[in-house]
Amino acid sequence: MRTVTIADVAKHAGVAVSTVSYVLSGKRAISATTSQRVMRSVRALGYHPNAGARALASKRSNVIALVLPLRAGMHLPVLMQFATSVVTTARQFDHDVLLMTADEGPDGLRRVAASALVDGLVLMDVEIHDPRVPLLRELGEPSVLIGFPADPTGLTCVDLDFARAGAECAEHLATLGHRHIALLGAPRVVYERGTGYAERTMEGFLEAARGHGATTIALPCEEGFDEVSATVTTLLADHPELSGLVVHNEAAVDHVLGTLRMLGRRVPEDVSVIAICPDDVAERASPPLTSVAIPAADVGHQAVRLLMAKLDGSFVPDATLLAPRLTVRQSTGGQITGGQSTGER
Amino acid sequence: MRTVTIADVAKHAGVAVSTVSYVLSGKRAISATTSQRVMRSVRALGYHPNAGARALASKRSNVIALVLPLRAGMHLPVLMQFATSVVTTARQFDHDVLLMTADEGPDGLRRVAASALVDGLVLMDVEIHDPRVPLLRELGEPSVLIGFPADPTGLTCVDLDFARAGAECAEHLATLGHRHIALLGAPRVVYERGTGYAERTMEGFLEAARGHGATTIALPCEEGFDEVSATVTTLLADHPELSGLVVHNEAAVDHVLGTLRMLGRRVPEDVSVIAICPDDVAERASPPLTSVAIPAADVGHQAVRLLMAKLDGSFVPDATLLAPRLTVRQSTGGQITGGQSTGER
DNA sequence: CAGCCTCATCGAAGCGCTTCGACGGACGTA
DNA sequence: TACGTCCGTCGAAGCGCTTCGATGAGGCTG
Repeated sequence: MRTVTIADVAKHAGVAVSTVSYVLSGKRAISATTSQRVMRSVRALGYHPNAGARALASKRSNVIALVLPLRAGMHLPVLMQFATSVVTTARQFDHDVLLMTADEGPDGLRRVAASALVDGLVLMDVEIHDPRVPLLRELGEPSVLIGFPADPTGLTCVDLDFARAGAECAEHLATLGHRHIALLGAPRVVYERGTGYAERTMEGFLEAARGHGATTIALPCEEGFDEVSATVTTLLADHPELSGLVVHNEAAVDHVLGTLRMLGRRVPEDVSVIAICPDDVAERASPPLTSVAIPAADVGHQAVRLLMAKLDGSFVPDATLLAPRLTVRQSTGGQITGGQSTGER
Repeated sequence: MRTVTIADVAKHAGVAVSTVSYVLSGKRAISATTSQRVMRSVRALGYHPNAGARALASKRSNVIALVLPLRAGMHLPVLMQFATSVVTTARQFDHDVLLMTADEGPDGLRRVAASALVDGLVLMDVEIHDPRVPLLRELGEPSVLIGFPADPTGLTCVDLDFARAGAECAEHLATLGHRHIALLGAPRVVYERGTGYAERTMEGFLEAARGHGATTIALPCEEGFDEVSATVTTLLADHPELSGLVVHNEAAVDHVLGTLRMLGRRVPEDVSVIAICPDDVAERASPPLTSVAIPAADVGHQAVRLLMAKLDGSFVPDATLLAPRLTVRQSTGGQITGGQSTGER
């Protein structure tokens, strides 16, 4: 069963090769009758254009690269959600996705760009001082970053507005009357690396809390049960007045709840808890958590949309910040304003 | 900055285009001096072969497809580990990886195969009655499956030996003197779908336990805290003699431990717990869990290795089962043989 | 020293597709 | 009726690479 070429289709339909090409691409007007005849032949023969030949002739591979980081402290499920949404969206634009890990380093990007394997790049989890950023500028390959480097000028970046997310958490708690609130963040390494989103969340949280006159504490938080447990226990012992907790660390969410359960602190009666995590994590927790969603699918979708626009030569904004969405579930409740915290015993 | 072609390299080195090609591919003997001259030019000009042209001329794209399932009950982190190990290994063989989701369906596979976009396929999480399997047979595209369908003849399959994994868990507990042991498995949907590994684990567990004269229970297990908690609580209430628990459900592991803590059952003094999960999950738990590792990286690596062998025309075995590795940590301990369970109160 | 190999290199023919310029016929206009 | 337009289609020239057969220069052999 030799593979079917465009020449086979042309012969079968009784037209020129170029006509078939134009029918398929729509780049020139072809009469309805011819068009139909060609399409019938395409189906009859089960024709699929050869990707290599197409890429060679058109200088477009219809493939985009997705570059994943793979660093410590990354939350794998979220990465995976990003990835699948990128693939799905790319397919809607008739593109495929080449998966790359950042551990090939700059040469990897260079190789892929120079060999014309891909038409553009989506880079995930970009850090404040990301070594890939200068290279990207140098290559001039169309690209979209998920996350924000220190200097995003001339690049196209998308991300959840983490500062706003942190702020909304603080505001939600403040509105419920909580005066003493804390943020449990990502593992320490994430901050040390300068991973923008963790810091921006914290800043947004602190600023908003301050604006509402609440006292605040913000701590990094490791991911093992014992570590989380120790952190939470100490935190509550040192600050008995605490009545609101924001957890921006998906792996730690369940452990925080477990620890509170262990300590006999009821949620939300004694402590209100709000998480910044994917919805499914929040829904599956006990009690279901009030949360700000990490819209992995949206971000992935937007990233691809923007990249496609760039490939079309359209103008796209430098920065796209997705507005956070807070969903109230059963882990946050009111607090007697100005009164003493019921969290004290 | 026009892109550098093989002709540029040839001119720069003062040789024919074909000579450059042969130097790069090693398919014909080229003298050392010429070879060096060419390589110098390649580096000087920063030459990278055009992927499309190469694919067109050689009928090999040097790209393999990785097809992910994306079904309910899948454990995303493990998928991600597979994926990255596939990418890393593929790169070692000078191949790239195209990421596909199964939701494009059979047509997706057909398209990719027919368009010569990829040289071969790695399919993850194959089920007993997987619709992709017959298609694969039809396409005749080189492929490797991760997981085992009902009839694996003529295919190449890799997976952890889950039956053995289940058996080792039972044996470990039996050896420690536990006479009454239970398995908490995957969510119900996973069994209903006929996802081989879940059933094979259970069968291996049951058979080995029986062989050691232990009484057994095996239950599916959902992933939310409340559901896990209810399941475990009921299980222990109904079977107070239970002293050993095998958990084959990564998302539930922490919840099981949390529930035991809540019930006042100490691990391992009152109940021994053994998990089938990635090592990092086991290590981070409290206490660190005795576990059989899910060797995601190994499986991914083997899958690619096998695929590359097939692409080279080498013979490869139909089935490759990876031997499970049990690591004893702090969650399993001895039981007074024949005596009454300390799990009873 | 003719004849034959071998080794290193070259030239040219595709691989299957896109795209550009050309061309013929139908139609409208003068 | 003659001419200019426009529409739909065709043919051919690449795109950058691999690969096959050919070629020429040495080195052996008898």
